[in-house]
Amino acid sequence: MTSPLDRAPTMDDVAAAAGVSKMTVSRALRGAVVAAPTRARIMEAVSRLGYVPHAAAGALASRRSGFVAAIVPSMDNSNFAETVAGLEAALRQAGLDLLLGTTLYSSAREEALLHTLMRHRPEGIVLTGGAHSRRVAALLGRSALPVVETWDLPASPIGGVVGFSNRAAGAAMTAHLASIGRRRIAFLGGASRRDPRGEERGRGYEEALASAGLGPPRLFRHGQPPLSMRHGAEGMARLLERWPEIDAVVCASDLIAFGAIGECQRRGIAVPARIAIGGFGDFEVSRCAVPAISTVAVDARGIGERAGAMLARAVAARRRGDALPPERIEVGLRLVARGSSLLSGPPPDPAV
Amino acid sequence: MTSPLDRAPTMDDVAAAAGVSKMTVSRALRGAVVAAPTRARIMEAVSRLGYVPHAAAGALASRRSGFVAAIVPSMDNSNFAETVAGLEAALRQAGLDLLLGTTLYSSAREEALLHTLMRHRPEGIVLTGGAHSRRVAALLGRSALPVVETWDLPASPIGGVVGFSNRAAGAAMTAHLASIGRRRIAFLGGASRRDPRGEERGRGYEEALASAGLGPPRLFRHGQPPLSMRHGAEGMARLLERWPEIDAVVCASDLIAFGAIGECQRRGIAVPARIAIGGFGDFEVSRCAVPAISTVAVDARGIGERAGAMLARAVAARRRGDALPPERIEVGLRLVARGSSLLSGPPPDPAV
DNA sequence: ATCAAAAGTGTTACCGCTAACATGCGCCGG
DNA sequence: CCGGCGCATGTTAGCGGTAACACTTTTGAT
Repeated sequence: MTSPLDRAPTMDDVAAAAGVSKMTVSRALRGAVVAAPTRARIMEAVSRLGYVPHAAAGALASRRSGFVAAIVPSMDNSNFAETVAGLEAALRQAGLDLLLGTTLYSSAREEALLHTLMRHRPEGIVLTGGAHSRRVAALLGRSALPVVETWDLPASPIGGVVGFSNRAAGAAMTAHLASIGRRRIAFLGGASRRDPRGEERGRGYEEALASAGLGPPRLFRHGQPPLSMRHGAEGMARLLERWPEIDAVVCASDLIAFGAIGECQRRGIAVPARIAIGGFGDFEVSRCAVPAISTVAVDARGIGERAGAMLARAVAARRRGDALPPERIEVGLRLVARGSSLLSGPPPDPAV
Repeated sequence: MTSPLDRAPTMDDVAAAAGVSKMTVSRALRGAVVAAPTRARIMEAVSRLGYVPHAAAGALASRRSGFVAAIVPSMDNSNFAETVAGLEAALRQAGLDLLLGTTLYSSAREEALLHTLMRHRPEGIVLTGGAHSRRVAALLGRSALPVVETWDLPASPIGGVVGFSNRAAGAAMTAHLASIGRRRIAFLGGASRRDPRGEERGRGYEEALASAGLGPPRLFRHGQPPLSMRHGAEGMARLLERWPEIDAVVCASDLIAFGAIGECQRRGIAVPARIAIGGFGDFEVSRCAVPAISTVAVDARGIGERAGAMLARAVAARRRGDALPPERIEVGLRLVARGSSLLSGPPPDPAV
């Protein structure tokens, strides 16, 4: 019977309780070769004492923090929240802990955050997007850490990539709206340069418009990221003032599309009869809204899972001493046509 | 000119470069008394070498990890995402790092997660809700760590509390619907015992119904948490089969309410004329939907900020050696009546 | 039976930083 | 001109683990 300690038990306490050396305890807990009876004695002592390994001590001695840092723009946006959930699941499976930070779409914050996170000596880093400040790129280059960029296909990636072409996404929705006969198609996105992915979708819109021969773009920017439904409603109001003739709108995200549709409904503008609307991201609200919102679907959770798995592989390789060649996964986009861009289908909904 | 190192610079490297001892560097970086010229030399060396302190080594030596662990059910739900954002902001200001984990509403996962997080020796813990398994409570009690429970008002809290009465929230919405003349009010929530806060809101509904003398409850449970819009649509469909006579529905969350309204719209049931609907949480979708959704608003971000500040105070006290008496903050609830429970206001929207 | 290889465990020396105490120095009043 | 005080900095000894190697006992092939 051991007397209770006034401090948290250490590995030495466990070793003493099990009648072995500290090193054997260490091996047993990390799954190295230890004779079965010895291991059993150790495990019994661990649970009897309530021993919890001290991660910082282990990290210091082994030079392996077991951390992976992830930097996302925001968690309020359900898209990134799903990516983080996927990441967390994939990393947990690989025995890595997730250290999370949000930039709120500010690259100054991204840089400060990276510094803070680096103090914990992460073994890998997940970034959102492919555009980073020079200093961030330099810091990452110097650190020689495995990096995975997500939600984009950077022209010259730092390391691995799990993403898609935001330009293609914007173009796909534009082409879809053209294919159902719309000719005066507008784009509604954010006002700021802080969201490069939204900007790219706008560029895809312009390209698709040009290649369909649909005249000069009607591109309207409103609101600072994180863009939400409110910006969609406000932006739609302004858009209608400026170009009352429009018959379709490509929105930078489903949230914007939802707000835009709401504004149309308040003004008595029929969607999709008079104006068809499409979004991006396949948020749940798009499936459940009336009318349901057409979107370009992207597997947000899958991006997180794949990025996590990719980074886990790179971390494992680095621990072995070899460096994996950077992988690049392009995840698919899927155009999902729903009520907001389709006249057919279920009968029109009665007034609410 | 120092030659570049093949490893990350340590405090010793900085000390050598600045011509002082390691200890002086340590003091300078942590803001202790150091002569101004000495400090300047050190800072110059730090930035020239690109030195980043090693958090694990510091934690080991000082016995202060600088971590606070937070456990939330899910991040996909924008409510908790906002709480986490507030928490992150408050903790960052206090120089504490956030270590985040999600339980997915499973108490087995909560326990496993807590063990994983404990390896990092957090200096404080934020929990969501007030119901925890016996083992979780025991583990926390043994650790003697500052704890803050959020989103609830536990009868016998473990430590600090920043929350509100979910029962009162459910009752408030029920009373509101009764006050606009509804007499056959149903409740739509989740099927599982895994979401104690949702359950509590249902209990508040039952109590308010009884005290208004509105007959036996019509309480319908559908779906496993995390509950989302889809569950609202499906649940509403079943609810209408079972009790076609209802004239109002209290939903366990705004997401459910949104799904339920969509289902009504698809069936040609006028909201609020024939059925009034109310939710909980004041999600952004509620403000932007048509009709806008009545809700019981709670300041999710504020809960995070206050919990973070409260925990930061407790951690600071613990570092000084004294233990603060547990604080308890009850955050306000605000009933926001919108279109989904009001016939007056803007003219009815035309069919979409 | 014999020896090499393998299996199991112990010993030693750190990982990078900070608490606690020690030291040296300038400044003050008596 | 000295003792003592306070400030600025240095020294020592860990914090709680793990890598690397040493050592002893099996084990298996010859």
